[in-house]
Amino acid sequence: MTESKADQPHETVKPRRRQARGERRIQQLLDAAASVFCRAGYTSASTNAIAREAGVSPGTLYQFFPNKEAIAVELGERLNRRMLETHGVFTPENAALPLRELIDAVLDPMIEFNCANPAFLTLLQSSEAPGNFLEEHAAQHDSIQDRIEELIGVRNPELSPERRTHTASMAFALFKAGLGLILGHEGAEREAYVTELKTALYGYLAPVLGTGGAPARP
Amino acid sequence: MTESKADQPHETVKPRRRQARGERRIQQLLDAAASVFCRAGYTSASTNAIAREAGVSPGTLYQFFPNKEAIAVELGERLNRRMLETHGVFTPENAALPLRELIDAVLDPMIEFNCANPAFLTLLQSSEAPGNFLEEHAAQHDSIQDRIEELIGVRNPELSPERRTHTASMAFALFKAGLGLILGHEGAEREAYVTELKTALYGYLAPVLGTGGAPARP
DNA sequence: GAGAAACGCGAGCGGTCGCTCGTGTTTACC
DNA sequence: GGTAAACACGAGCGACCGCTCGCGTTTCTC
Repeated sequence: MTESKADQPHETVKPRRRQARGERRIQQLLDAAASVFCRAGYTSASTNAIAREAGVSPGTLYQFFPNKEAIAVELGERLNRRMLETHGVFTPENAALPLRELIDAVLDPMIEFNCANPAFLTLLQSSEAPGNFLEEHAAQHDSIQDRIEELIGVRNPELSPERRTHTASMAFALFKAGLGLILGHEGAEREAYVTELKTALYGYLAPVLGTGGAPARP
Repeated sequence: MTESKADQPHETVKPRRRQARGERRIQQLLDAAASVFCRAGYTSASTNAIAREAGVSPGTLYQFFPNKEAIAVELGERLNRRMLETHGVFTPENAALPLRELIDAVLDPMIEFNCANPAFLTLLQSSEAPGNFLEEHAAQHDSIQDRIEELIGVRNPELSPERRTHTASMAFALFKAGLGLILGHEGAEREAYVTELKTALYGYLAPVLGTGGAPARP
C-alpha cells in the first residue's frame, strides 16, 4: 500500500504546492476562458485560444489544468460560488417579503451578476458538451435550483414535493430564458426585458406562493 | 458575360436536376442529421457521422449539400415550414378564443410537433455555431416570433409596438424554456411540465391580453 | 548559494474534422 | 443501345484540435 504524507489519508496523489504566481496565472486563465467560452461556447472554444488570450503558452495552461473540461468545471464552480455567496440572495429575510419585493430582491443581484459575468449563462446553457462535464454542470445547476425549491417550500409549505420541484424547475428555466434576452440587449431594451421577466415570474408564482409577505399560515 | 440557360436570369449557376433517388437521399440525410444534431448538437455533430447514420458515404453527402452548415439550414427551414404550415396554429379563429383555450390551441400542436422532432429545439437553441449559420437561424427564429407578435397585436391593438415586441420575445423565450423541460422528461413528468408551462404563459399573458375571447374592444 | 520544485515555453504528436477527387454505377433521354 | 448527367463510393488531404515533452527560468527553502 502507498501511504502518502500524513494529512493525505486517501489515494489522491496531487499535493502540488502553488506559488502566488501560479494562483495569479490560474485567475488569468479562468478570466481568459470566461471570455473565450462566452464568445464561442464551450465546444468551439480551443484551449490554445484560451492560453493565447491569457498571454501564455499552451504548455503553461496544462500546468494548472489537466484538460479542457477541468477549466470549465473550475470556472463554473467559482462563478456559482461567487453568485450564491457574495450576495445574500436566498435568505430567510427575503423569503418573508411580499412577492414583488421578493422577486426584486432575488433577481436584481442575480441579473447584475450575470451581466457582469456573461460566461455563467453560457456555461449554464451549454448542452452540447461531451465527457462528464455535463454531470459536473448538472450539479451546479441543481445547487441553484435547490435554493429556489427551498425558498418555495418556505413560502408555501402546503405544496407537494413534486409540485415544488416542478415549480422551482420552471421558475429557474423561466429565469434563464429571460436572462438570455436581457444579456442579448443593452440600455433601455435591457431594462425593458428585466421588467418583462419580473412580470412573467410574478404572474407565474403569484397563484402558487401568494402575493403577500409571510408564509401563508392562517 | 456568362449568359446561362433561358430561365436562369441571374448569376446563380446551380441548375442541378435532381432525380427521385436524389430527393430520397436528401430526406435520408436530413433525417440522419436531425438525429445526430439532437444527440450531439450542431458543433459536435460530424458530417461523417451524419453520412454513416444515413447509410451513405461522405462523398455522397456532399453531392447534395455544399457544406455542413447547409445541412442545418435546410433541416431548420423544413422543420420550420412544417411546424408553421401543417398545423393551423396562428389562425384568426384561435386568436379570438378565450386566453386559456388560445394557449391550448397554440401550444398543444407546437409541443406535439417538438416532441416528435426534438432536433428543432436543438437548432433553435444552438447558439455556439460559427459561420453565418447564426444569421439563417435568426431568420427562422423571427419567422415564428412574428406570428406571435401578430397574434398579440390582434388580441390587444392598444399595445405599443415596442411592448408588443418585448411581450412576443418573452413569450417565445418562455415557451422555449418550458419546451426544454418538457423534452427533458417523459410520461407523467412531461405532462406536469406541460401544465406548468401553460400556467406560466397564462400568468404572463393574462394581464396583457385579457382572459376573455374577443379583442378587448369596449 | 545550492538544490528542488514550481513555472514557462513552443514545436509538434496523434487524432478528428470538414471536405475533395478519381473512379465506378445507375438513370434519363434520344 | 449509346451517351451524358446524376448518383455513389471511400481513401485521404489539409487544417485544426487537445494535449505532451524536453528544456530553460524563477522562486522557495535550507
